[in-house]
Amino acid sequence: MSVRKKAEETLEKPASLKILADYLGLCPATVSVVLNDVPGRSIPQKTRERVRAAARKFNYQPSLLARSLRKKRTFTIGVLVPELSDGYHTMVMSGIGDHLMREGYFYLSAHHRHKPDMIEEYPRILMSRGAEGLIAIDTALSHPLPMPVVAVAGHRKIPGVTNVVLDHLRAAELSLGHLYQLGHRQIAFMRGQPFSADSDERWNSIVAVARKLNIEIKPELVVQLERDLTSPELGYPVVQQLLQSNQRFTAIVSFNDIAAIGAIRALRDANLSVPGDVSVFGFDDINLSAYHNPRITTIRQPLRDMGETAARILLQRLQGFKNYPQELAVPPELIIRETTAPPNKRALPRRSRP
Amino acid sequence: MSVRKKAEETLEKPASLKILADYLGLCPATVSVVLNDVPGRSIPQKTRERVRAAARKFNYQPSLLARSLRKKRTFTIGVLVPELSDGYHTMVMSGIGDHLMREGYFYLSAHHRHKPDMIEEYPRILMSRGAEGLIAIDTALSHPLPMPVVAVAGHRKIPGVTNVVLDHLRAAELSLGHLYQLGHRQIAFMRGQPFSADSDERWNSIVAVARKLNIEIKPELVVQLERDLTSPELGYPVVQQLLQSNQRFTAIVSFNDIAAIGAIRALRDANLSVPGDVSVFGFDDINLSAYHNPRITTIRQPLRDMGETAARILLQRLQGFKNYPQELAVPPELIIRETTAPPNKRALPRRSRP
DNA sequence: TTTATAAAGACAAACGTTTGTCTTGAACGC
DNA sequence: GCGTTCAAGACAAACGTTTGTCTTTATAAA
Repeated sequence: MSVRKKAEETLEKPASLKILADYLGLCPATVSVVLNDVPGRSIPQKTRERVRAAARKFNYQPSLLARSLRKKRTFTIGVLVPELSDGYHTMVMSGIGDHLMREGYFYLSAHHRHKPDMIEEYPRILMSRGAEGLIAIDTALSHPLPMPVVAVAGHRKIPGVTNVVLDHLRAAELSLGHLYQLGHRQIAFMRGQPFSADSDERWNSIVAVARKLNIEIKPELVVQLERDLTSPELGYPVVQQLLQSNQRFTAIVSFNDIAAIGAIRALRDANLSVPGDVSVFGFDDINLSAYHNPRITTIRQPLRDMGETAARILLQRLQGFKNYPQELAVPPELIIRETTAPPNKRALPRRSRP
Repeated sequence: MSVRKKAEETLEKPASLKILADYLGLCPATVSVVLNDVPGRSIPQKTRERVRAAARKFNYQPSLLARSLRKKRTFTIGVLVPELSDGYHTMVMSGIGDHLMREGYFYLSAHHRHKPDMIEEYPRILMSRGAEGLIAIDTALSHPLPMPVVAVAGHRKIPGVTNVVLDHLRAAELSLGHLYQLGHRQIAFMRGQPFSADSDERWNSIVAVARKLNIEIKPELVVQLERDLTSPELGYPVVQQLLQSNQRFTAIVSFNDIAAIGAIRALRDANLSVPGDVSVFGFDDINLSAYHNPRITTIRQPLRDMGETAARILLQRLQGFKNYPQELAVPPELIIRETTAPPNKRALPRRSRP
């Protein structure tokens, strides 16, 4: 019965302020004043009670649309993301969502699949739908926007855009340092797709750290990811190609964990063992990395934190905080697991086992 | 320079209809009429051009807030989801997003982490924010709502709620049929968490099909998932527990692929081989299942399709289509990979290998 | 020259709020 | 008895659109 009752209650469309006012014999403004506890208005306690009781009775829900129009605040922000069905993005979104909802904000999200015209168009639409600010995840913005913007994993310096990024230099130090310590010198690298915002930054950091460690980066040991995939298939063909070129290498630094899984599969299909013959180093530390077989050595990005941070900064900016940073770097973490080991001395391109 | 130009253009806040009208020496209504191509209004072509030119010049973007208020249409729907950082949910959302955006709708999403008060509260809030309808993914709604609702993986029959579900009976036929054909008779089962909407339905289907096939379901071979996790850790402890109970079984039917990965890890840690000693059957066919080592045999849910279907039905209902189905079942697909094989004849609880 | 017709666009109301100002009584001080 | 003050709430404007109706002016028909 209680459920049934509730059902009925909830079924009626919310009443407007005007309906309430008519019922109470008051004017809408007064009702609004009471319900919002506007200070500096003298309304007797008795009337206040009456109004509140009526609001409950009619299941009054203010129209946030109308309120937004009037107050010019929507408490809504836009979230722009390349792809919804992707672990990286959604982990960041999860952090964003947590913080926003905690603060009473909601968000409209849109995905663009890296199509430039969508990246151009969506911010406008989101704004016309009332977004007060924008969080862009892994999205290559090209110019300033007439609202506060925080970019997660964005690297271009754009006026009005705060970049929340991983400290890629530190990440490269951790990954290359680890491989170097194990004894690896012949290292193959995977460069991220051109449309992925982190690609260049991550590559530049690797180059810089490699130089510092005196690790040579051989162009023939560098493969470039091209496809727009979020499955391990991403890393498979490029490693196959690497193997076919018959180059010598003892380790691969993958662009991310997903691609690392594909890489491992390609090595395995070529009868090479990981990490016996080739070490594989991932990036991101997605949920599954710890459960892959073998467990993947990787760099952990605090994705959820990055999302929360992005949301926090955006909200601060909305509250008028002017002195916001242009860039905020969060520290990566080295997670050593089972895909890295000292190099096999007779390391070789292929057919290491019969 | 072109970029710079664009930047400046885009930087100004959009002008209102009134500003435009003043500039043109017209009244706002007329401008609106032109910009919306309202039929049955006589405005000379010359004026129309003038108006459109001005709109471009001022980068006019109508306020959808104001428009929504006036037209009582927001073209926004709400999406309710337990968790953003989860492959299942986001794959469905991806399908939803695709369809909605194709049709010019946007969506507000909210996640509730299975907290009943949030599940109760968010639909209201979303509605007061203008959502015209709701899509609830894997969310246990308890009563009708004053707007059209489509539930993905919802099973309670609630007036006004359309359920988009997998055909679980068919799924059970595929999975148990496959194991049966391979020769398995001693099968362990994992039941989903009580808060997961599919759990009961899936279990009931398994029970029904097992009876039909004459497979005995031994209570001591049934373990229950409890934790609210989206990592393989979900399946690890329950399988450990199963192993410790020293029961005999040759296969495990996992609640999903994620838990299957944890299960495989637990078996491996107990020195059992998959599928040599124990076959493992997953569910969902997430991206990684094909790349796990060994590749996981599973049931594919067409998640993206389910999302698209949900969105399509909701939009139809918003357009006034009354004769909508109360339930719509989509067919699963059997994906045979490497984690299932004929049972090891000396099958046993543990220590099958020294 | 009048009258009917149509073109071009102005006007006003409405959507549901919020907020600054104004009105009405009543109570109070003197 | 009269002005002053205050409580209680009404009023109106505004947010930026849309849409039905009304007005003005020009044109064509009679």
